[in-house]
Amino acid sequence: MGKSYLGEFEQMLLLAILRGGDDAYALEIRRELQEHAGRRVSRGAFYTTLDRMQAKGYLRWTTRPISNARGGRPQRHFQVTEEGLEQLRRAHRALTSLWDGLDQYLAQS
Amino acid sequence: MGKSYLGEFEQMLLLAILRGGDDAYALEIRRELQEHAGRRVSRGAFYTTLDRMQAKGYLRWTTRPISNARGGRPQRHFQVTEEGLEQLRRAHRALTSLWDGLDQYLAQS
DNA sequence: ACTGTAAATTCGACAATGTCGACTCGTCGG
DNA sequence: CCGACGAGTCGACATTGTCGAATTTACAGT
Repeated sequence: MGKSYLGEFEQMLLLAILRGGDDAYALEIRRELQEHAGRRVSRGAFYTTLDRMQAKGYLRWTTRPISNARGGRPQRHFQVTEEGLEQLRRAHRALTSLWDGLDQYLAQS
Repeated sequence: MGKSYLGEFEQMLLLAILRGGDDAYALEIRRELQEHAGRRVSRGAFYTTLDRMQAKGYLRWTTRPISNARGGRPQRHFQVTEEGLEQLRRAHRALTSLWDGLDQYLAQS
């Protein structure tokens, strides 16, 4: 193991956390993700990946007592670690480098 | 099945084929890939993925008798299909959309 | 306390992707 | 026919991605 790559979903998940900023808690992130990726994200896929990346040290979280919301458990607030950020940059660099010069294929609708 | 998205490696592989243009044959693509992605690509990983994507209709190939090269089998020349291109665009769109506004994290070198 | 209700998360089973490397094949020049 | 060499196969396995019903935690009322 060690330097394996960031999977597609992992990448997006990390990015969604960054976008969430301080409000990056589960449901918010999930919503962000579905919106941008344009696809459904099941609970299982979501939490499983979160745990795996925590284990790899790409993200961490802190629980906060729920403010004044209705019911429910305390929220976990996620943060991308420096290492996670590093991986994200790496993936971005690779993809950017590969796309470079292929704009012609990017065509649109 | 159907609408699963492109994995990280699949994405890069398709991109590498596009970069190869008319010369997109195995070793050339593999080289392109290693260079841009900055990682090793074993034969197995390479061909397995190629086959899987052909099965999904994202790419196709034609064999050409070797020109005047030294030895070896005829070369397979790969092409990304319109459908493969579509997937590529889709992945690109999602990632771009997620990165949008996060340039601050892209830091330097 | 007990209950209803709402949010957050777990769990086990599985499918899809990614990874290896030694071995086999096909073709050519000698 | 033989050796060299690029191309490609194969089986075994690790990692990632997917599901959704069931469970847990916590609050507001009663």
